This record gives sequence, structure tokens and C-alpha cells, in this order.
Amino acid sequence: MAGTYHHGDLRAHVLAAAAAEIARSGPDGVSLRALARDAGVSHGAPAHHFGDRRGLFTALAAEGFGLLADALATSVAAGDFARTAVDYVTFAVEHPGHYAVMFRADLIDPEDSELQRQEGRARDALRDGVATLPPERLAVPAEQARQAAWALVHGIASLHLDGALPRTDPADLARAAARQLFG
Amino acid sequence: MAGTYHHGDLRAHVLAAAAAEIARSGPDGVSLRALARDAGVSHGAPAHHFGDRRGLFTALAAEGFGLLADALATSVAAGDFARTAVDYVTFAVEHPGHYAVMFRADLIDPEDSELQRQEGRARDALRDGVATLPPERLAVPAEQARQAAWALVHGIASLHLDGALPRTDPADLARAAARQLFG
DNA sequence: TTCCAATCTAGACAGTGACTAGATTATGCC
DNA sequence: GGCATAATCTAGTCACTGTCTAGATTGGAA
Repeated sequence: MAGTYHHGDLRAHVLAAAAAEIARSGPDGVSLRALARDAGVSHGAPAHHFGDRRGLFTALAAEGFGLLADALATSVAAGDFARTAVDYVTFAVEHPGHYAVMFRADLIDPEDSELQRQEGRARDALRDGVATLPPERLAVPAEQARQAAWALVHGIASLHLDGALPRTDPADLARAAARQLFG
Repeated sequence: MAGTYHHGDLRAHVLAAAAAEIARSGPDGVSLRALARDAGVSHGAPAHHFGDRRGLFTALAAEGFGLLADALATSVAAGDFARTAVDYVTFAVEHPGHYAVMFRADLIDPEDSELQRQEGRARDALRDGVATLPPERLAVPAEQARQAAWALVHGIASLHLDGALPRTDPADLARAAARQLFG
């Protein structure tokens, strides 16, 4: 509301605006000062919530990993890996601003405890998803199969978000790729 | 040489220094002015060769796609897809500065003709590599198999470069992943 | 030699992230 | 209620950046 000294929920507002801006023009398109202007606060205000630019991206990545873990939970519990693969890619498509920073080691602080916690949740979900596969479907050790599955869905998500897969539905591709990978 | 007005080969020098800096601290760590200082030229000199920051990254990406196409050529000609997968990942490991910008739509100019030419070469190499696989190994249409193969090696390369696969040899993983994907 | 294009210098400008000191507001505690 | 204290925000400053100019220097072709 105009006239109030405090914004009310600046942290959440800035996080959402940052995600939208990243989705539009990438992490480099994000300016802390522009975010502050949009929120109607002074240029230094966001720093209190995130410390610095890296802190903002780290918070966004942590939120993203949490949302990803949530998105995978249902299909993992159901033991349906093909659907887990589709859900993974769908998450990236629906949260491009989050996904674009989640794996960018140069933009985030890997020591952040909240980031590690949420990243662990997402990683566990994917591990459990692969663990539901019948052993005879695996041509390689389970750990390598897990990493290959992760690389496959991450690759599809990344290529799609970078525009390298035009005229291709990423969810369809994820389904087909899961079948090719695990029969 | 000191004292000469012209650098001699500023373009190649800046490209190599930029690749090294990106490998060290990511694309955001690259400063045109710092590159100029290192090369011993004025801060505006690189602009003549690359136009702007985007032009520099575009030139680096084009060079990267060309090197990638070269790196894949031998194993593709031999019809050895597992080795093509390993060669792809090995290229990314050995040229992290190039690879980090090759798929970044927000950093490069997709209209650049040299970029399109080299990218086409790399894409054709990967397509030919998958085409050598016996049809009975494919559980899905060839186009989807090709995209899945690309996503798999790209995913391994990306995750490795972002530090998400510690204690894992990316070449070993590429070999195992190729076996899991195509039997 | 002369001319021209390629290359580089030097200066300026607006925008940025980060830091600081201090003002304002919210909150828990008496 | 009143008050101390932490949380939040403002405003100013700084060095640095990319980009844009106008002009100087150099190499090569005619």
C-alpha cells in the first residue's frame, strides 16, 4: 500500500518478480535495482532479505528444488517412473525462472543450508523413482542408472528451455525417452 | 609485442582468455574491460572484433560447435555410438569455457550465420551417430531417439560442469548411459 | 606514394552491485 | 499501556561495467 514504510512481503514479491524476469530474459536480465523499483522500495531494500545478488539466486534455487521435490512425490510414490520423468520436465517448463538457476554453480551459494535441504529432497525423490524399476530393466549398476535418468530429464529440460528443441513437446519427449532408457 | 599499436591477433587472444575466464568463474565473470586490460589494449578495442558482449559469446559458441563437430567426426564415421557419447562428454570437459555458452540462448545471437553453420555441423554429426544404430535397438521413433541421445549426453555434460556429479567420471557415465539407452 | 579500410585509443555516459550510516516500523516483554 | 530491541527500509556513495562516440594509428593495395 502506498505511503507505508514497510512493504509487507518484499521477500516473496522480489522472488516472484525475479523468477518472472529470468524466464523472460535469463539471469543476466535480473537487476536488483530494477526489482526494487518495481516493488516500490529503495534500491538497497532487497539486500536486507538476500544479502547480495548471489543470495537472491540461491533463495530462488532453494525454492525451486522444494517445488520440484513436491512435483515428483506423487508419481514416485506410485512407482511410475515414466510419469516421474514427465513430471520432472513439466516442472521445468512451468517454472523456467526457477529452473534456470537451480544448477548454476556460478550463481548460487552451494553452502546455503536451505538450498542443501531442498536439493536433497529433490535428489532423494529421483533416486526413489529409479529404485522402483524392476532390476532386469537395468543394464548398468543402479547408481549409474540413476545418474543417467537424471541426466536424461535434465538434458531434455535444459535443451527445451534454451530453445534447442523447437516443434517438440518436451513432455512427449520425456515419455519416449523414459521408454527408450528403461524399456 | 610491447610498443606496437596493433596487437596482432587480438581476436584470438580475447577468445582464448574469455574461454579460460568462463571456465574459472562462469560467463558472468567475464568483463570486456578486464579482457582488454589482460591483452594490453584499450577498453574499447575488443568491440571492434565482436561488436558487443553478446558478439563475443556468440563467436565463442560458434568456435565451440565447430570443435565439437570435429571431436565427434571420427567415432561417427566408425559407427560407434558409445564412443560418440564419450567423445561428446569429453569435449565438454576439455572445453568448459566454450560449452558453458553454446546453449545459452540469453547470451548469444541465434541469427549469427557462422554460429548456425557450426551448430548445424555438430547437430548433423550427432544425428548421423544415432543413425548408425541397428533399428531393433530403438524403442521409439528415430527422431525421438536422436533427441533423447542428445539430451542424455548434454545432461551428463551440464551436470558435470555444474559440479552436480562429484566423484563420478563423466566419460565412464557416458559409456554406461549409452549402453542403458541403446542396449 | 597515396588512399582506404582495419585497428586501436581516449573520453564520456548511464546503469549496476555493494557498502555505509541512519531513519522508520514491528514485535516481544514489562 | 509503554519500552527496548530487532527487523526493515532509505539515501548517499563508490568503483566498475558495457556501450557509444570522435579521432589517431597502422597495414596493405593501387
